[in-house]
Amino acid sequence: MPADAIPAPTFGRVTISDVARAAGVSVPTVSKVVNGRYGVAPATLKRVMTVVEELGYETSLVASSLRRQRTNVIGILVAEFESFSVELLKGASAAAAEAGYELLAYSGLVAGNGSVGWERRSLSRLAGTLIDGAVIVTPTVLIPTTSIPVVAIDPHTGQGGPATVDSDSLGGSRVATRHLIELGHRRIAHFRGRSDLASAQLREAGYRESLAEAGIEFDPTLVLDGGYQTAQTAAAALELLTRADRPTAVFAANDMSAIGVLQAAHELGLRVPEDLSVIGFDDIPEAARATPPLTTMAQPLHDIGAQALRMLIELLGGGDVPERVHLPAKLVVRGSTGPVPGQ
Amino acid sequence: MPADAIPAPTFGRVTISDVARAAGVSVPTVSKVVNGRYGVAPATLKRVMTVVEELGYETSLVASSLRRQRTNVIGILVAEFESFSVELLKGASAAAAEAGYELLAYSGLVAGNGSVGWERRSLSRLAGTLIDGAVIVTPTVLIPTTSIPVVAIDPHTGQGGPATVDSDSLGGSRVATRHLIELGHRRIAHFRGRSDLASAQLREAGYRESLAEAGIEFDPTLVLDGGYQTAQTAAAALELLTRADRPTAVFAANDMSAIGVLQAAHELGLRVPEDLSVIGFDDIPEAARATPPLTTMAQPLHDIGAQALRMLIELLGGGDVPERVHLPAKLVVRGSTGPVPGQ
DNA sequence: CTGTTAGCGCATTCAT
DNA sequence: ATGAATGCGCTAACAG
Repeated sequence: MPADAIPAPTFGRVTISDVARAAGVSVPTVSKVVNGRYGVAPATLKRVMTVVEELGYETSLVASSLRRQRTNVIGILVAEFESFSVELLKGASAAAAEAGYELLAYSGLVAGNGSVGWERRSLSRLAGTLIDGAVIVTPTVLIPTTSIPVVAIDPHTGQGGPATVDSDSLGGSRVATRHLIELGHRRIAHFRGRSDLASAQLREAGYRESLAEAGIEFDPTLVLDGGYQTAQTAAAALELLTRADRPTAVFAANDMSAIGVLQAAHELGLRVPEDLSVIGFDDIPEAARATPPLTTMAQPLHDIGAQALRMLIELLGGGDVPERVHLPAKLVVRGSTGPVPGQ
Repeated sequence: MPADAIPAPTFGRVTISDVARAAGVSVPTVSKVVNGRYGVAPATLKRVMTVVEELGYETSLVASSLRRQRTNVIGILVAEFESFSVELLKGASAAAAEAGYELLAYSGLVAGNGSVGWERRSLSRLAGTLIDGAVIVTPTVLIPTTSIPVVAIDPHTGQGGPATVDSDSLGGSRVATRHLIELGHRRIAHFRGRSDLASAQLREAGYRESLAEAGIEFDPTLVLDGGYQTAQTAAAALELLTRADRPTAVFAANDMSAIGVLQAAHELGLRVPEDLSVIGFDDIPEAARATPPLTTMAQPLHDIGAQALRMLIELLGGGDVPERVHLPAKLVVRGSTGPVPGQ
C-alpha cells in the first residue's frame, strides 16, 4: 500500500466534481472522459483517467439515470424474495449477463392490507429513470400502460396488459391429476391457489377436466383454498383429512401448498404415500427436500426467467414479441405419490 | 372501467409536476402531501390526494434519493444471482420485510477480466444516494471506507474492512474430513475453492488438520484447484480420478465443486459412493437434487443472510456490531459418502 | 397555509 | 478543446 497515495476526498462518496478538482479540469470534461466522448486532448484524457483510477470514481447510477434515458439496467420486480421468484431470478441473471445488461431485483414494502398493488408502486418508483425495462413476477393487478417496456411472469387473470411468460398450467394440471388417477385414486382433493392469478384458475380447470375425462364425479367439497401458501393449506388440510370420507390423494396448486398438506398429514399420523398421495406444482428446491420427496409438475423456472428477460431485451430494441409464451411443465415422480391404499 | 376517467398525462411517467398542474397547486405542495408533512389545508390535501390517486403517481426513488439522505432501501450486492447468493437473499428478504426496509439486489456487469473489483464498482454506483447501506456477498477485494454502512458475507482473506458474517469454515471442514476418515478413507483428495476468499483457505486448513489428527500423511498431489466452480472441478477431477493411485474419497470446498466431481465420476463409470465418496460444503438446493444426493456441510444460508441484514440495520441506527460473526455448519449425510471400497 | 428559491450529481447543449 | 449554463424530479429551507 503506497504511503500517501490518495488525496482523501471531501468525505463519503467520490463525486465527479472531486475528480474535476483533483485533475484541474471542469466537470463536463470529466464526464466526457468517463463516457468516452470525443473532444478531449490526449494529455487531459490521460490525466483525468489517472485521477479517476486513484480516487476509485464511478458514476452514480442515480444521478446519471436522471439525465440519461438509458441506464443499461433491467429491473425485476417481486413482492418478496422466496423460492419461486428467486429461481426465476437465477435464469434471468444468466440471460442478462449474456446480453450485457445489469440486473436490479427489487422488493418493495408490501402495504399492510392485501398487498395488492405493490407492482404498480414498485414500477412507478423505478420506471422512467432507474431501469430501462421491467420483468414483473406474478403481478396481481393490471399493469397500466407505462413508459417502459414490461414483461410479466405468471400474471393475474384477464387479458390485455403486457406480454407474459408462464408454464402450461392447464396441461400440467391435467397430467398431475391423471397421474393420480392412473394410480387408482378416485377421491382426489384439490387445493386452489390465489384466485387472482390466472395460473390458479387454470390448474383448477385442468384438475376438473381430468376428473371428467376419467368419469369421476366432481365433488365440490374436495376443493379448498390454499392460497399458494404452506400455512393456509396446512390448516385447511387438517380439517379435510380428518373427515370420515377423506380423499386418498391431493393435488395442490403449488409446492408450497403441497408441503402444507404433507405437514398436516404428518401431524395426523397419516403416512405418505401409503395413506395419502400428494402432488404439487412448480418444483421449487424445497420439493426435493421434503419428507417424503414431493412428486410435482416441474416448471422450467430458469427458462421462464431467461425467456422473460430475452423478450424484454427484444422490446427494448424496438422489436416485437409474442403476447403469450407458455413453456411446458413436466411430471417429476418422487416419493409422495403411490397406489391407492388397499389395492 | 370509467369512460373518461384519467386525463392522460403528457406521456410516459407521471411526475410530480403533472400532479401539481392537474391539481392547480405548486410542486412543493404536492411533495408535502405525498410525504405527509404538516402545513397543508384540508381542502388542498384532499384535492391533491385525489389527483395522485387518479394519475397513479408514485414518487421516483431516484429523484427523491438524490435530495434526501435516507431512502429506506438496503442494497445487496452480488456478482451474479446463483444458488448461493440467492439463498442468502431469501433470508435477507425476510429480515428486511420484518424491519420495514425495502430490498434492492444488484448484479452489475462483471468486467471482462477476472471480475475483480465488481464490488467496488457496484458500491460506488449505488452508495450515497440510492441505498442506505449495503450487504456485499463474497467480496474479493478490500472494501474502501465508504459513506454508507457495509456488512460483508463470506469475504476475501485479510483483516480490516467491514463487519462480516460467515459460517465456521475451519470447524466445518474438520468435521467433513473426519466424516470421511471415520468411514475408513485414508486417501482423501481436496478441491480448493477460490484462493482469494478466506473461506477457501480455512477449508483447506481444516482438511489438513483433520488428516494430521488422524495420522494421515499429507499428500500435496491430492490437493487441486476447483475454484468453487463445477466445470473447473470436473475437468481437474477427470485427471485425478484416472490416476493409478486415485483417492477413495474427495472433500470439495463447496457443493458446486462436489457436483463437478460427481460428473467426472459418472463420466468415468465410477460409482458413488461404492467406488468414490464425495462430500461438499454449503448445502445449496442442488446438493439434495444431485445423483446421488450429496453429503455436505450445511451452511445456514438463510440465517447468514438475515443476520447480515440485521447487523446492517443496527449499524444504520448508529449501533455497534461484532466484527466477525460465525454461524455453525452442520454435517448432512446423504448418499454420496460410504465406507471404503473393499472393507 | 402556500409558493419561490436552491441544489442533490450528473450529462448535455452552447459558447468560448 | 474546454468551460459555463441548464435541467432531470424531487425536497429542504425559507419567503410571502
